Amino acid sequence: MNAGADKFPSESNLNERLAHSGLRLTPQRQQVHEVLREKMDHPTADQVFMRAKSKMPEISMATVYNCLDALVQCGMVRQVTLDRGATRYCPNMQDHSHFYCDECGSVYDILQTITPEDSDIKLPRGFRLKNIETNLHGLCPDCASKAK
Amino acid sequence: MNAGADKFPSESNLNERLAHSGLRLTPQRQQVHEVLREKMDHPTADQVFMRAKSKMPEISMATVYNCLDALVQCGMVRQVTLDRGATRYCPNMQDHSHFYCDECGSVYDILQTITPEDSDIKLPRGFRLKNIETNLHGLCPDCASKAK
DNA sequence: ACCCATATTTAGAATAATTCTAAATCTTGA
DNA sequence: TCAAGATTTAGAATTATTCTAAATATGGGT
Ligand SMILES: [Mn+2]
Ligand SMILES: [Mn+2]
Ligand SMILES: [Zn+2]
Ligand SMILES: [Zn+2]
Repeated sequence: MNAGADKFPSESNLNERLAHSGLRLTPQRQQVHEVLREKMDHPTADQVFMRAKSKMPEISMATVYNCLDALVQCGMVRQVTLDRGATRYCPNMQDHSHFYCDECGSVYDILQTITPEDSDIKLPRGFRLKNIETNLHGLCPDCASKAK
Repeated sequence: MNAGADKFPSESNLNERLAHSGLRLTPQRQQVHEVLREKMDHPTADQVFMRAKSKMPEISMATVYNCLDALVQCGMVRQVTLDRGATRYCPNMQDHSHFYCDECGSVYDILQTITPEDSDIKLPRGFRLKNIETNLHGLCPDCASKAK
């Protein structure tokens, strides 16, 4: 029983996490999660839709949005908003920050980040801090060399 | 000559900065800048449009976007993208970060931030870092007390 | 002051991104 | 087996942003 489970080491985890947020594990949520993990980049909802559709042709755009929201809500995916234009989704739940190239719009994971602790940020009374998002802006290697 | 210049201490600066980026000072750019500074909040382009329109009824939405882009480009306004939905604009050019309430969507300036220096972030070869954007996520005092 | 080249503004259309709606389908637990 | 509730679906609707092409404004050189 449970054959192939080790092919997708994160799947049991996915179920647990969804359940923890009162959400069910569905084939669509699994699929969306899977296409995100297959290619660890930062696709838009539309790109996720196209990838998921190629494996599950009946899936709809609304469902992709629903699934992405569910996965974000239960902490399996991060939502990344770096500019005007479509929101991106990041399946890497390690602590990391994002480098955004203001020139070409590409996004890179940077495996360093600032945690609520080592930032000595003091918030006014009453605020409850959940997490810190750090976005690095600048030029990617390609654009930097072209800019010269 | 130059009567009233001290009423708008930032205006000469605005002209200089626009010029520095090869942009002209126009009544519309002045107006957009002014409505942003009058109320130091984080309005969407649409809200800026409505405020500017009340003082300059002929201004168009396309112009508001153009002006906001010009002001961002020359460093007089910051673009703030915190979630899906409309981009916000911040006229406070002091170093600061943004607190975003994930519950109600309100935005607060937090007068502390992480600079490229005091972050010991090391980027892979070739990246050129321009600035670090820090977004604090959590609950605002109102929502935190309701959540209890 | 007049002219030109260029920058900017404008309304509206077009596109892109996201949300909503209501009906169909699935799941779970009595 | 049944009912309640969750989820998915297609498509319409809404919202946000960008594009287009024509009109207007501006600044520099005469
Ligand atoms: Mn990432
Ligand atoms: Mn601000
Ligand atoms: Zn680049
Ligand atoms: Zn709130």
